[in-house]
Amino acid sequence: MPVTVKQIAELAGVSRGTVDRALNGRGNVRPEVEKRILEIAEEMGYTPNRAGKALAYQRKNLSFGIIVNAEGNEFFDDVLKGARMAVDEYADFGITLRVACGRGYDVGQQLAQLDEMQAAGVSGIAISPINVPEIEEKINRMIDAGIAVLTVNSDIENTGRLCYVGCNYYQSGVTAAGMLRLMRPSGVRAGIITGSIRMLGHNRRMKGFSDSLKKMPDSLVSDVEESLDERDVAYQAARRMLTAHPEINTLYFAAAGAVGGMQAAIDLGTEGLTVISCDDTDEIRSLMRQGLIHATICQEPFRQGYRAMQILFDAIVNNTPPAEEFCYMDNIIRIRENL
Amino acid sequence: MPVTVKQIAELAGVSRGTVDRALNGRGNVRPEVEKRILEIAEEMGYTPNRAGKALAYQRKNLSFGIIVNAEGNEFFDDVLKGARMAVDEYADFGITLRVACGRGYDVGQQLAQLDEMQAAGVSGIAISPINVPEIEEKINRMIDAGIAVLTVNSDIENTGRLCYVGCNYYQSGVTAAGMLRLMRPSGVRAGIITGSIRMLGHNRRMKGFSDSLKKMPDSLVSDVEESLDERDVAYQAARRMLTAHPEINTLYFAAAGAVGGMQAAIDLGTEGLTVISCDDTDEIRSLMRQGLIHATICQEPFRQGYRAMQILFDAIVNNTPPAEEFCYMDNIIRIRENL
DNA sequence: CTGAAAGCGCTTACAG
DNA sequence: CTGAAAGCGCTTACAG
Repeated sequence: MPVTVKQIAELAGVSRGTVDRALNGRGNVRPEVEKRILEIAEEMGYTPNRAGKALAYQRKNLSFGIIVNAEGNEFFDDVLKGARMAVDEYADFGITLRVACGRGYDVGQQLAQLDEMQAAGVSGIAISPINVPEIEEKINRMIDAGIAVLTVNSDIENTGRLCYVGCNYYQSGVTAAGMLRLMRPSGVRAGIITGSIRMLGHNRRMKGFSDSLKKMPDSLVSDVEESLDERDVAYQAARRMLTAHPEINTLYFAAAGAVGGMQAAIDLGTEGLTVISCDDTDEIRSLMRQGLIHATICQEPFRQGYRAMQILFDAIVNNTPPAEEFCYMDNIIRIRENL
Repeated sequence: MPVTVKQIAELAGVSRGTVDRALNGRGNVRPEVEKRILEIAEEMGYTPNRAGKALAYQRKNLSFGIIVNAEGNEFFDDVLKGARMAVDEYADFGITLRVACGRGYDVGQQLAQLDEMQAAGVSGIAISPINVPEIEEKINRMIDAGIAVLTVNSDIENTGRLCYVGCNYYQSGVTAAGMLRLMRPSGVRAGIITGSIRMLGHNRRMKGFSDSLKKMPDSLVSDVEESLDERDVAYQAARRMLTAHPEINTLYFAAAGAVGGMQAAIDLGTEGLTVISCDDTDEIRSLMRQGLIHATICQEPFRQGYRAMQILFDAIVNNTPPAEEFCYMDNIIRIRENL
């Protein structure tokens, strides 16, 4: 039989209200009384009943926010779905979710979104931040104001954010190279199409990839180009790279841009070309079914959104901050057969 | 603002008790009153508040059961962990979990475990059933007695079980062959070590594997042996097979038995041998780190247990039977780099 | 067939 | 600094 506030109150000879104040550090309890209550709770192994808590929370009207820099982006749609699913499960606490979608790394826009969230009175925010000092400062000011903030999918330094939830980028690149180790154990001449060299995560992926490639016999990275996550840019970049480097026998798409890049490869001939990409959007799945992309390394976008909200909930409602500063998703290998 | 029983009661001009009876089909409500209540609820988009429900359920002392035929088995330990995690999340409903572990496919033992569960008054059971008529009948009698039953990890036919939760065995075999397609695109001579040819799942895996192999140029299954999930049997089987078939260049472990089987391969020489296994126990991970097993296809054991309890909960507490008869896990590819 | 009341566990506004 | 009481939403034993 689980222990309740009522039982602790009886044992301590005080009212349930006092037990609540002591247990939750709300103050206004005589120190020696507080101490005794905490001891009794500890001894009896008290854990709050979630349902009781939920019902009482109904009147608080809490809300969480999520800010992702990606409008009409299939990947972030999944992150949002995960976040919605989690918050739906907290519906009995009367918690709601505010969503803000940005586009094109517009710092002013993201600052405004943070302001709106604060004005709306959210208790916690998950954000995929643009990595610039203005955002850093803004995040720190919101934390000072008592709002719980964590980063999702991309991280930002010098802030008091609770934790980072997202891809283990370095290991993602290592895993991509691992597939190559099995498929093309030597003589790799890799061309990399990254998103932006200003994106920390993309660089970590490339580092993991090239560190691993160095351990394979006679293998090296021939060239790197940026796609800026734009289809046309990716097309031109891949075309330029494949033309300038006819020795390239392997393409690694370390970010979005696989669709445009693959079109260039198709135009120039894909014979003997091994291709690894990231994520599994519909277009990537289609290229895999055609046998043009051989493997893709995914990062559980749904679970990123889900976990982010779970961590905010634990921090805010259960007063339990995350155990780890980095909450990494699994790097999931998909090939045609397990799409 | 979500709709509550109280609001429906006011609109319908009846008491909350009557609304509860109508909404949950408990009978004792005048048909026209019931109809009106259901209409109002429908129209207002009523969904029961989980916390309210949980608190009221505290007094019911429900319990669920799980029966897995595997004592001291690392794989099933994960299934159990998942089940415990899910039931912990239902603690606020006062629900508890009963666990029964069997060993060695003992039908009498499993029948006794089912009896115990029923005597203990569980509301639902997840079972990894031994596939024999006695168990079929027993399961059907328990369902007749009002207990919700579902199968986990292995299935059984001719029963009224709610659904099956577990590996998509056929696709697991297809995925194993898919890795071969990338690593050794032609000339495969495969030796298969299965668990038991009496296990439906193992056979489905082999079927998926060999169907896929047939589509690869100059590739075929050279031989099949059973391990009966025993290390020594697996060792002898692999040794016999590799000796009799020196042309074998690929080993596929379609069940447990990889550890014993790999020892035979090591003793006879692993040069040029490609090895695919199932699951990722500690011993398999160790063989992968040594580069002896190249890829393993996993089936999310933790999630199997978790989902099984979730489905029981939905069926029993929310009166919502599972949407699908087959709840398949993802087939997760692991290589050394993403262990 | 129906309603009023109590209770599940936690929190809070109010009174003292 | 503390307690008594009400309330969150749902269910049920009891009375009629």
